[in-house]
Amino acid sequence: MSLDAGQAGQGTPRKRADSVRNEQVLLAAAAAVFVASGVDAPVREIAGKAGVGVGTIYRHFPTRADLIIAVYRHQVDACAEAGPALLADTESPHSALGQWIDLFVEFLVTKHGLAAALQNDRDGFDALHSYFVDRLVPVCAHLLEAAVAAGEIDPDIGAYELMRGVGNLCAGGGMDARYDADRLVKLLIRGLARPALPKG
Amino acid sequence: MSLDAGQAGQGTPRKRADSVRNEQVLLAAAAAVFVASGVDAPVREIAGKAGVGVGTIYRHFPTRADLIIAVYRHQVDACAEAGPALLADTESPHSALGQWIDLFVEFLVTKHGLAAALQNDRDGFDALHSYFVDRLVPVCAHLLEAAVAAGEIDPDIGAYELMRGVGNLCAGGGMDARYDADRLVKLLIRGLARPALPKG
DNA sequence: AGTCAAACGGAGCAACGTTCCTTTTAGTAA
DNA sequence: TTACTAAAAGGAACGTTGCTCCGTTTGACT
Repeated sequence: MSLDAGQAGQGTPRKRADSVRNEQVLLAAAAAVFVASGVDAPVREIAGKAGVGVGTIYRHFPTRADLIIAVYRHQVDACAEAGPALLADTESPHSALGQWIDLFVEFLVTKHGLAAALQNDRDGFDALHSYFVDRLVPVCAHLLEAAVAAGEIDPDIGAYELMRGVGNLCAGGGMDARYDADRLVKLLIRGLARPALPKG
Repeated sequence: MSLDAGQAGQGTPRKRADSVRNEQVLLAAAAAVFVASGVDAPVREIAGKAGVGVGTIYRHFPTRADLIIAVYRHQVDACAEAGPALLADTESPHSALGQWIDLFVEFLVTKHGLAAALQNDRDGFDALHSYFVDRLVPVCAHLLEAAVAAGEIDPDIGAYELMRGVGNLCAGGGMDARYDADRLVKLLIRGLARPALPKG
């Protein structure tokens, strides 16, 4: 529980310059490799691209999940924050939910293998899984509750389950022209709607 | 294009006894290991369980996909054949489709990692993918067409896409009590239904 | 029995994740 | 400027995997 983050202390310097530099370099290299070869690219490839040894990667990011989280943290946060905004700006909560899910899908489908890694509870990926769950499920739950309160959907599904289902639909597929995750997700969201509900 | 399968020929014996025996042993061992450790259990584990060398596995089943297909062929065929039967026995084609998808889901969720392997186009798994697609997509297409013809659903989705979506929903999840693939699939099927279409 | 090709076994290779220990180096003090 | 030290780095090395390759075994037919 020390405050040793940053160089605030006046005693011994808590963080070396090369360390922070390497961390930045690693994040950039990982981001580049992830788009080129997917999130399960070999560790050595990332290390090579960053010009560091593999040990350096593991020191900064003990598990692959930590690295992935660090790379995508900003985008995940942006997605999470868009939820309440959407709910405030949109007439129908069900529509807001749909738009928010669209955002999530758009994020996922552009990251090779991210959705696949996400559904992988095993390995050391549970940290990744937990991060996404902790960050996004509450937002989804909020939208879901609003839609239920508005009587637009049945409360027969949980936020976790919905997010997970959407994630799964986005997994795989890759560059298969016959498979459009977005269309299936929209169908799923439609299936959520209360049957025969033109307006009330 | 020789007829050398079986021992029908009267010339040289086309198939050795130990070969056919080993093939049976391997299938049994693989089936056992698949339920215990999932479909991506190490090759050596299967070989060990069967009491043969790894070379023997690769001679009988050049790719892992071949082995998986051989193990589950019967069940996949049964599922495929159930399609027309269901359509004949059920009033509503949409209902028949739902029941058939249920069968498929039930099959998938009991096989650890099968659905995950299925959505993996890369690796050598395209043979597995192709087998399932070739065997089941036509059946699904048949049911889908019937439902469209009956005016129960919109023709805005292809059989391949639907099967793939269902498969993806069944992937992952594992033994997570919070995630029920079946419920999500049912929602998806419901989303397929024509929205508020009393008659035209 | 003798023959021989089919079938077998498993050592061996390459690629991967991960750890561990030696070497380098940034930051501080003399 | 030089000397010191702990943090950081680098990469060899280990265990595990999929898969191949070749010397050995063995079933089947003469």
